Order: sequence, then C-alpha cells, then structure tokens
Amino acid sequence: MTEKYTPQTAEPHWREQWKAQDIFRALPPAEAGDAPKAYILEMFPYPSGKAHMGHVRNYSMGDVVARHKRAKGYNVLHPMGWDAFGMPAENAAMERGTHPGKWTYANIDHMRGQLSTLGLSLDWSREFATCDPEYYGLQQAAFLKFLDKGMITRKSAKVNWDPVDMTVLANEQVIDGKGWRSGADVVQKELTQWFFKITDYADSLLEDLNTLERWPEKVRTMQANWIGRSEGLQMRFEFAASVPLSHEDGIEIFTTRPDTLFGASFVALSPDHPLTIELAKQNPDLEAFRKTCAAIGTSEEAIEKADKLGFDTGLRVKHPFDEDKTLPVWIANFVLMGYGTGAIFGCPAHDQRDIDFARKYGLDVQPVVLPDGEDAATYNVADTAYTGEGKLFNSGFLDGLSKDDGIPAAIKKIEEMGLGQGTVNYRLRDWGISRQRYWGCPIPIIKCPKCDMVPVPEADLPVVLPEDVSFDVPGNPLDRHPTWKNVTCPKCGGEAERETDTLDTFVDSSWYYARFAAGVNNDPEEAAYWMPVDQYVGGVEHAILHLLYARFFSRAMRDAGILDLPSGEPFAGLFTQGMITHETYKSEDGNWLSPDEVSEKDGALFHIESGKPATRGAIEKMSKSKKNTVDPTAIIESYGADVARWFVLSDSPPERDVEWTQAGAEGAARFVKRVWAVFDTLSQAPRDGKPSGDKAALALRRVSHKATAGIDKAIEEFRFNSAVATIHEWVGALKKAESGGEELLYARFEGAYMLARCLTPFMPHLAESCWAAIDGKGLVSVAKWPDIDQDLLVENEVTLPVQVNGKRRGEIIVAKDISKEDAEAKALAEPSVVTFIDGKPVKKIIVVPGRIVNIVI
RNA sequence: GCCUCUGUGGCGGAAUUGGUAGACGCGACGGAUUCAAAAUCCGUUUCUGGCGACGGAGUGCCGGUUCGAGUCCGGCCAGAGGUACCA
Repeated sequence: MTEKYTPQTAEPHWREQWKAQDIFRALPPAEAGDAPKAYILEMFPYPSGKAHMGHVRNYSMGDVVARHKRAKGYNVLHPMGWDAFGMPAENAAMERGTHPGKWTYANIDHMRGQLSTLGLSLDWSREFATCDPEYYGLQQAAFLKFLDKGMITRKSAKVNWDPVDMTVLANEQVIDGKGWRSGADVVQKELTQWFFKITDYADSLLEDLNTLERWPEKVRTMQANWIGRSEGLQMRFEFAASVPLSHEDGIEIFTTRPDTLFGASFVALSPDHPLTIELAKQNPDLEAFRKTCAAIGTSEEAIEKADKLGFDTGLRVKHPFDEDKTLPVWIANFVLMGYGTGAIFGCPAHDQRDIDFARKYGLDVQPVVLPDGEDAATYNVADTAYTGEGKLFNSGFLDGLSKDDGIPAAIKKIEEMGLGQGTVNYRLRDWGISRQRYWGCPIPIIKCPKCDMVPVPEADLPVVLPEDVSFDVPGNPLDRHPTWKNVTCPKCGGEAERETDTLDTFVDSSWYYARFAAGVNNDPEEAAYWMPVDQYVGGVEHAILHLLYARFFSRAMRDAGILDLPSGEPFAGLFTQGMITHETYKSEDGNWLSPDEVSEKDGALFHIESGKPATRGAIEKMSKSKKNTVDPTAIIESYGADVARWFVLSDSPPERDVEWTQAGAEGAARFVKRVWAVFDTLSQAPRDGKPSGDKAALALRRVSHKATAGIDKAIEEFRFNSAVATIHEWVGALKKAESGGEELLYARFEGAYMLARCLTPFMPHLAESCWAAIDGKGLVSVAKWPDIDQDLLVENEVTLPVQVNGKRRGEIIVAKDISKEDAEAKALAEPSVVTFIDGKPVKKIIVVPGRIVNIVI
C-alpha cells in the first residue's frame, strides 16, 4: 500500500479538472466531425428544496449512459435545467411569506450545488429554469402560434372550488370532499377555460406508438389504453311520447356493443348532460340528485369507485328494433359527460356496471349473448355480467351471429333506419391548460369587451409575471393586481383586462427538451440536429400524462413550423426507472419517526430521545411526510459521490424500486477500497506484454475481455445491476492474481487498464484516480471504451447438464461443437445418469447443442 | 372501479430464445490476523431428511401446455404506479 484513497479530497479535485478542461460541453454540429450525436436527457427536477435519492438514482443512470456514449465516440448532449413553476412555491409563499420566485431560485441554487457534487457529466452551459421569462416568453409565442393554427379552443370545464379559501383546488388538495386547508366542503364550479386540442392528434399519437421501438412495452400499452380508440355506434333513441324539451328528437348515445341492443333495458344520461340540466331546472329532486353526484368529486377514480346512483326521469324512449318496447330514461352517476355523448344504453346482462345498476334499481335483465355450451332456454345472468364471446339470441335479425358479425350488422341496420352511424370514439379528452394560479406561465391573451380574446402582440412578449404580489389573501394575486391586470386592448385601444389564468405546468415540461437542443442561441438548426432525444430517463409515474403531452407538443410545434422534427416524436428511446424506498417507523402515539431516531434493544424498538416504544412500518417510497428520506448530501459527505452512485445502481434492476439501506452504502464504500487496493499495487506492473500460453494469464485475460463485453452490453440494455455484478467478479479475479509470473502480471495490468475505463460511467472520480495511478493518458472521462479481443470470448469446452425425465442427474464436459450423437453417447455413459436410468428402456433423448441433454425413460 | 406493472433464500436480486434456480452483493455464522478491537482476508450459508454417500421439496396461490416452466396459457391473491388541477 502506498496511498490511501480519500474521496473527500479526490472527488472535488477531479471535478475541478473536468470543469477546467470543459470536457462535457456538447459540440456544435459544425465541430462534431464524423461523430454521431447522442442526446441523453433525464427528466428535469422540480426544485422543491433539496435533492433526494430519487434524483441521485435518475441522474446517475442518465450519467452512465452519457459517459458510455462519450467513450464510444459519440458527440453527447447531456443538459440540465429546472421545472420551476408549480404549487409548492405558492404554498411556501403562503406559509412563510416569501415570494414564490425567490423561494424557487434559492432552491435551484441549493440543488445545483447538490447535483454538481455527484460528478455528473453535464453540459451546464444550456441550463435554464422554466420560470425564466426568456423561457416562458417562447412558450407564450408558441401558444399564440398554436392559437393561430386552430390548435387551441375554449370551453367550459369543472373545477374544485373551496368556498372558504375562495380558491380552485387540485384533486390532490381535496381530501374526502373537503379542502385540505379550510376543511370546507368542496363544491364544483364551471369555468370557461383554454384547451389544447390534443384529440385532433389522437390517431397520430396512437398509431406512432408502434414506431417507438425503444420504449417500454408497458408505457406504450398504457398510452394506447389512455387514448382508448374504440369503434362503435352513435345513435338516437327517440322519445316514446313527444316531450316539451329542446332535445325533442331523442337522446344520442354512443356504444361499442350495438350487437347487444336487443338486451337494452334502460337509457342513462350523465348528471352533467345538457338534457339532465334542463330537466333539473323543472325538478328540484333531480337538482338535489345532481348535487349529490357532484359531491363525489371530479377525479375519474372517485366517480368510478362511488356507489352506483340513479334517478328515474320518468321519460321513456322507443327501442329501435321493437316497436312495442319502450325503455326508461335514468340519470346515472357512472355515465361520464366527457366520454362519447354523455349518454348510454344499458344492457345489464353483458356489462358489469349496467348490471350493478339494474339490480339496484330493479330494471330488466335480458341476456342476448349465449356462451358456448349454454342452453338458450335456461341461460340466465345473476350478478355478474357475461362479457365474453358467444352466439346472439333473443335478438331478432341478429340471432345466431357472433359478436364480431353482430356489431356491423346492427350498425348497418341503424344506419338504414336513419337513427345513427358507425363512429370512432376516443377516451382521450382535450387538454385543459388554464390554471387559476400565480406561479405559472401567463397566458398571453387580453380580454376585450369589444374584441373578445385578443392575442398579445409578439413585440410585447414575454408577458412577465408581476413581482409585487402578496399571498395574504386567498385566491390568484394576478386577479386583483391593479396595474398588471388592467391594460388597453391592442386592437381597439379600449379598456381591457389580461387573462389572469396561467398555463398548466405540464406545458412547461412538454417542450424543454427542444429548448435544450436549440442551445444558448436558440438556433432552430441546432435543435434539428440534436432532436429527437436518443435516450430519455425518468420515473414511471410520468408514463401517461407528461409523456403524452410532450408527444403532442412536439407534433404541434412541428405543425406550427417551430420545430423541425419530421416524425413528431420527441423521445426515440425511453427508460422508466423505479423509486427509492426506505424503512419507516412510528412512535407510540402514531407519529412518524425517522429511522435514525429509533434504536433496538433486546429485540424491541424504542424512540431514542423519549425511550418510548416504537414500531416498524412498511418499506415505502421516500417522502418527507413519512420521515424516511435520506439526504444525499450527508451520504456524499461521509462516503463520497461514487458510493452514492454505486449504491443506487447496484442490486435492484433500474426499472424496479430500490430500498435504501445503511448496510448497502457501507458495502459500496468497502468496494471502493477493494478497487483502489488493486490499482494501488500496480505501479510496478509491467506495461508491455504479449498474449501467451500461460494458463493463468490467459484465464485472467478471458475474464477481463468477457467482463468488458458484458458491461458494454449491460449498459446498452439498462441492466446496470448486472454490470455491477460483473465488475465485482472482475475485481475479485484481478485481486486473486496478485502474485504470479511476468505474464500473469501483465494480464493483470491489462485488466486494470480496461477496468478503469469500464468503471468510469459508474464511479467516475475513483476511475480517474485509478487511471492516474497506472499513468493513463489524460482524463479517463474522455478515454475511449476498451477494445476487445474477440478470440478471448469464445470457450471451446462447455459443461452440459444431463437430465433424466427433466431432473438434473449429472453433467458432462464436452467440446463446444460436439455432435448430437456423441453428446448422447457421453450422457448415457455418465455413471450418475446410468444409476437413474436403472436399466429401463430409453424412450427419447433430447439434445440441445451447448445447452442440455434430457433423457426420457 | 378501470388501465399497467411486480411477486424467486434471512434481505436486494441473477437466470440469453422455454434448457443446471439462487450469479453478484448485503446480512448471519465459523476461522485467520490482532494484546484486544476496528479494518482486512479465507470459508459456510434455499428449506428439509441423513453421520455420510446421497435423496426429497422449492420461484405468491390453484390448474394447464411441454421431454423440460421462474420464463408460455387460464383463473385467483397481494403490493405498487397512473387515473386527466401533485410533479
């Protein structure tokens, strides 16, 4: 041992070197030469205050990919910025009286400091925050372009309204129907709001999922289901008797199961259907029913999980195929206004929600699909709807048809009758972007009593948020700001008001990747060069909303002529990572305790400070409220950034959750020492050598070359935990080879020379120190990935397991290319196998070359 | 509720295309070193029967396909993520 490795001094040293030599700056297209480009991006953080271990994991993974690409000769863009608008800043303003901007920028400064200690190979020159006026000004310009191109519309939508705080609440701020601060009953309020017409892109967003080969299958499936394209029938049920209503023609419904029309037993309207509203004006009981439904909430989850509620309007409609039959019209809380026409027909026998409803309110249940093997005379449906395949019966002209044939037949008939037509429907709704909040991007619109909605002239952009606001009074400060709000109309010069709503923060994160790509000069050509992102990395919780919005926005930017991206797809490769979890503890009185406030004595847990008993809770996602967060800074200070990085990349596969443990961190620290010990003994090692016949040397060289190939592949396939395991084995092999002949020592040096470079993506600081210890040229962070001798990867002998009736009974060592016959013969001669065959006749022998021999008796 | 995913030793997990289940790490246990400890190094470690040789069982549960299933199919159970105003 010559020198001890101390991360506390080595890590800052190397970071200074990287900074001084500016090695992580992406080259402009003109300087890149033949190097292919690689745009590596991790989802940028919300500056909530402190970086957490989830950030460490996310950015460590991205950094592995970025550093690996760089070593493979790519021109890499790996930027970082801040998703800086959002509710927590306003909450902080209300709680502490600071300005949201001040709070946000202070957080950014702190978190930038934390992230920079991780040794990430980031190009900081492109950094921005979405709350920078330069950024949101461009966003406002894009908004106006979209408006001009007809991609934006205004319509009414519901919000959660807190009548005490006089403010709009997010769904997560509504707890059991009450406002989180005021505790008041939340009511629903209709507001006219701005919408991006994402539904115009529904087909493109759905179809192009097929082109995203480097996206996880599950994300594509989730998005496809979210878009929810379904072919069906939109048709009218005519009223049985004429009614004094504006909807005198009847009720338009949408169905995906027109084949079951003969099983219809009711028609149901959404509580928000225009007809419902009209009827409620004449009927106080119905109005009361609507209020009951509204109290359930606006989230899909709340509506779907609520008990089925119905209200009989007393109206009746005609069955389209049976003149003698009429159906009752109900209002039902499970019918969503946002989907289809806001009205359905109910076929209880073949739809679970319909049967729940029918059983509750005593409505008819008429089966019309007969499962195979059932008797038409006796078949019935109890409380579980039958949704499977079968033959239609009790269905007039549809009798005997399958579901797939019955659907077009029913549609054809309805079309001939002039009652409706086959249509395509989407679950996807337009994207509501208006928020009644201060800390967001102002919508660049001026509301003029004469000219209506007037875009802010381009020369007046950005519309900057006013600084002089207070949060003493609830509600949106923009709404009561005297000078900012009141302006003159750019069109007529008359008195007018600004739109005081701001944009949904999802808008900010829907195009930041393009802003990074465009570089400091916001050059469209540079954006075209870097786009699309080659590898995007982030949490799986964004699988639907953020990723769908970003896919929409890049298409909209393309079609508005803002971004040159023919495919419209922003992310060519996507990886979704799991969360970091940690153990939780609770005190006697049920309060959360941080794990280091708890100790164990004689098998019992207790709170150190009070001495009172404590209990261990579940292992959960790290969160402040559960007091189970681990501060990355403390870890970095005591163990070094490499240890933190190594830990979050070890053990768990990247897509799965990983539990933070103290023991795991210590294990990582121990490994750093082991690696250093290998390099520390190499200063005297021979630098030159030749491949030779020395057995031990050859074996070690095989290990090194195989490991390098394995790590290379593992990184490309996002199996960092496998790469870590391989590095462990490799270091173990190098360590064992400490003494030996000249040839072995050379093989050891060669291995170390390769290892330093393979280690760089994972533990870049340690790798630099190792590289320096063996006189590597320059910085290892810019060294090329090691070359591999392919000959060393091939084994010529393999061990084949031999099974008898599928159970492993022995093994044989054979040449790699042994013939089936020889393998059979050798397997049959193996003594342990012979015992099990026990003289019985062999029925069959399966030989899978290079894999296995199975003898069936 | 609905959509998606996950489930393997004491723990995190590995297992290529259906082909030796438990790589690698953590922990635990035993040993070496040490006056002692820390650190380090070596060994054992799925459960179970057996002194042993060697068996039996085993990848959330129930069933199926196959020469062969952690992997494929059907049905359950449990947990996680999303559910359109958290980011």
